Amino acid sequence: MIKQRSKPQSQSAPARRRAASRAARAGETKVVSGPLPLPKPNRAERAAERRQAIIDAAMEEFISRGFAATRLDDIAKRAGVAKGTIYLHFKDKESMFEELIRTAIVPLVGRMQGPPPAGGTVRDLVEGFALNFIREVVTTRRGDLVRLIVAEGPRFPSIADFYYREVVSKGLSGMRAMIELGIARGEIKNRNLAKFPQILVAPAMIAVIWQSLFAKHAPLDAIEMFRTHLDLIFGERRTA
Amino acid sequence: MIKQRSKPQSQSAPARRRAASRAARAGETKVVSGPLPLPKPNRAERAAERRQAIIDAAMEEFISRGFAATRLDDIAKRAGVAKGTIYLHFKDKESMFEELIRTAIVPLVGRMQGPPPAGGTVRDLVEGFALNFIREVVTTRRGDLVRLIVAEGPRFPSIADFYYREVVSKGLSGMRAMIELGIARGEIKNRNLAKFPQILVAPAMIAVIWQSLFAKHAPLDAIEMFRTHLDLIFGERRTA
Amino acid sequence: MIKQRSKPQSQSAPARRRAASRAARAGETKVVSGPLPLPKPNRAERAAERRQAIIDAAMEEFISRGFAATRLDDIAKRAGVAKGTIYLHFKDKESMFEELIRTAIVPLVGRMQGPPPAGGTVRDLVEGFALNFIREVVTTRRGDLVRLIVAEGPRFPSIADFYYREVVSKGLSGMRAMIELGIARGEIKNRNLAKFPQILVAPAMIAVIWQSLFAKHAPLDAIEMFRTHLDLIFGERRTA
Amino acid sequence: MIKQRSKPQSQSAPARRRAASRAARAGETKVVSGPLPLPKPNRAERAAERRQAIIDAAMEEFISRGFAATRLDDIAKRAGVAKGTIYLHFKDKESMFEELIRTAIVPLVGRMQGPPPAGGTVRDLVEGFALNFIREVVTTRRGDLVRLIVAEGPRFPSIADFYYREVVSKGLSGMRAMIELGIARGEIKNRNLAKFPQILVAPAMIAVIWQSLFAKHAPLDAIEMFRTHLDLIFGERRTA
DNA sequence: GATGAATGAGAATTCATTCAT
DNA sequence: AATGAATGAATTCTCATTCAT
Repeated sequence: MIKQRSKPQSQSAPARRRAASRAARAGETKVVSGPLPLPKPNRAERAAERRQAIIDAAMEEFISRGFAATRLDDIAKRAGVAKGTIYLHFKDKESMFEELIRTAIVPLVGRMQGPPPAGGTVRDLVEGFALNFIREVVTTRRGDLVRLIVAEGPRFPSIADFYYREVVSKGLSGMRAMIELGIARGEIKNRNLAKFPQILVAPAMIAVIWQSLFAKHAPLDAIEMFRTHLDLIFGERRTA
Repeated sequence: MIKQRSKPQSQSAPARRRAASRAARAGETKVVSGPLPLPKPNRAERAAERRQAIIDAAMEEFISRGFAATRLDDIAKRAGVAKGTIYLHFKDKESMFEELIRTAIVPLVGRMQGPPPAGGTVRDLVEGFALNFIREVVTTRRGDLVRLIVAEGPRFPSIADFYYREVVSKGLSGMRAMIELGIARGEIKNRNLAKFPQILVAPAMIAVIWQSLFAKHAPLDAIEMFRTHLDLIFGERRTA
Repeated sequence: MIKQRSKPQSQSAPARRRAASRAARAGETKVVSGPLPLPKPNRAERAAERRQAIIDAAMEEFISRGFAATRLDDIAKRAGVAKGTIYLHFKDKESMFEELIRTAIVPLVGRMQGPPPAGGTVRDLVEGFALNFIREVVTTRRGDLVRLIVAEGPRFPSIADFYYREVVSKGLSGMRAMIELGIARGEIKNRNLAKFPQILVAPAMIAVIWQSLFAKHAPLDAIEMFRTHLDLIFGERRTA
Repeated sequence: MIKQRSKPQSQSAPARRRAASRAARAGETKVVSGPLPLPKPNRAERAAERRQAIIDAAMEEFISRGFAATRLDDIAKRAGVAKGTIYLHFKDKESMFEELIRTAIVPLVGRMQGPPPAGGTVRDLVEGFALNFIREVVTTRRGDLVRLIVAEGPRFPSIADFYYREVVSKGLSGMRAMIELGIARGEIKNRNLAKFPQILVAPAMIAVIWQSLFAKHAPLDAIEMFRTHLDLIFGERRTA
């Protein structure tokens, strides 16, 4: 059996959330008695919070069950809203999924652009990116997002397209630029590498997949693996 | 009368198949009047064929839709059998999926073991494997199978486990052995590579994923990519 | 689009009910313009009504077809709700059945406890009970319930257990107490009867079964039969 | 969960039966080398055996699961024949059930007619019958048959009719005759009893039901109960 | 805007019945 | 005659979506 159900609770999730929220707002108003009472969240703000809660919950559920096996009921429960509320924010399950993934991908790109190329070597630059990626993606929920895209991509071409356009092609262009810089500076010997920037990121992708599927069988030191990979590209490190 | 069944109205797909099959066999008997009548398939053989048809159809559907979104109805239709027939061969959808994947994985391993290490260099050896893998897996349905495992693995731990045990760990051991041979023979400089045989296969995995998701946006020459990767590991090729 | 739902074509039974209900309530609001508008049923009330409709329909169906042959579809149709609605109230067919029977048994016990032992003879007391039972159970749907329990008991041990605990053992204890009272007062001669209170109720049970199975072949005057039975126990009546 | 499945066995039931039967017959032919070889069962005989096996198996299954919940597959398995074989003997499940019950009812009547009224008292006569009934019916599978009829009767009016005609009305006539004899001989005081012969058998029926449903909660000494009942009718026994 | 009860199309699974061997 | 694989209608249960409150 794959699917599991939780038992009904006497108080519904939205009811619990409402109670908490009511208390919270009431509390705030009472406690903050200074000259600048925190503006109590207006309707639009609360709608935005709610929307965010739905997005977070949905992401969690989609990641752990995949698109088809995720139930809107569970998303609603997790987000602390009623099922109907989801439909105030999204047309249907499918567009919610697409929009979600799309929304989530953007920060992924952001993470990857990181700090501007400081004055170090190209290797340092690439290593910086990679460490960032491993810290921010491979070992977090965002890594599962990547796996989710791999999993559902063929059934959601628009997502695969978007991912290609926004992440893959941009990312590869960036990699290519760095490779070319490395070649120009003489740090990278192999000129063909610029034709296959995928090679540069391959171990990072492998690490993402490994985390989801095999981490429990054998842990993988993604950082050390990546450094070894860089050694192949840039030549052996001076023994650190 | 307690329950009533209605008679079938038109001719169902299986019915059509049966008719065709009957005709075919009748035809054979008539046509083949020589001394060696083709042995007409007996019941067991046809059951086996049928089972195979179900397996093929199911694999096709699971690959293109994923586990949850695949309908047994569609599998049955594609296999040309009635829905109930599936249950003569598999306990339920879930065990069908697991058994299927498991069965399909085995030849995957077979493919990878290929010819014994002939008298060439280690690089030739690895390259031979890789070309084989790219030809047999990356560019075929088997590649989609790998992607399917990545997609469904987290929800089917038994499959992920099996895949780890039968493919990943064996494959990596093989890779490690080859790397160590390369190190011993002086073909590979970087001794750390033996700790991360994943690096060796990473581009091949990337190629598998690329095929499913991005081939239509930008074709990827997996073979040339892999050769470039090998250049990083073994040192630049003499310009072929 | 991954899965598509088609729009409903005609007007379903529940739809018809809703329309009627809407009209009815609209009507009320219009018609009742006096100072005391009938409180229009709120959501909770209507849910309760609906639940009751399901219970009634299910009881009817289970009684006339038995557990296994009853279709939830028919229950839904009879209750005027959609199939899914049943699952808002009951976990599955089996627990619906068990819960139903259990719920229905309780009033059965209630009926049987009837008026407190007024100042008459023990025979009057027993006769009072019996008349009550015959009027309230033997000649009503509740009798069929008893037969249903007899029919399905072996396959629903929990029901048989519950019935034994709540009805049979309590009922027999009550009977035994009355028999002992009768013995003490000298109304009943046979002291062994207290060991077999079943004998006291046996004709009533027979009457229940007779109604379901043979009433159409030969009507049975349950009351007169029971009086005759009491004559055996208490001695002949003065010719009434 | 109500239904249970058994695991498939490597050798099918019919296959096992066939092997056994083959061995048996082969054995017989070899061992018995005397002048009068046992006539090996001919086709008709074996068909009859087979039919009987089906009947026995079906009865067992119907009794323990009821009509609707019984699977022909299970009957076939239990009988050691193929499913299709059942259809060589019975039109369909429903007529099999009806025919079965009908067939099984006849010996029930037979049992009840027992030995001719020997020279004892009417009470002895009745007691003889009752003991016979309790021994032959209440405490055996035949008792479950009676419960099965009670359970399925309403859905199989033809069975209820048949049962009424062949068992109930005959049985009650017999009882009435005995009661009248008892009245004529002065053994029975209550003249009304002849109008309700059901009273005479009521405790026996109760015992049947008790066995199926409540025996595990509280055993019931059917014989002693019946004797107590007879005491009510015929007057107290001399302390045996 | 929110809610969540209600809906009903859809999907998995079962099983009486058929029929080629 | 006997078999048992194959069938597909029927049935239970699920869940995305709607809509009255």
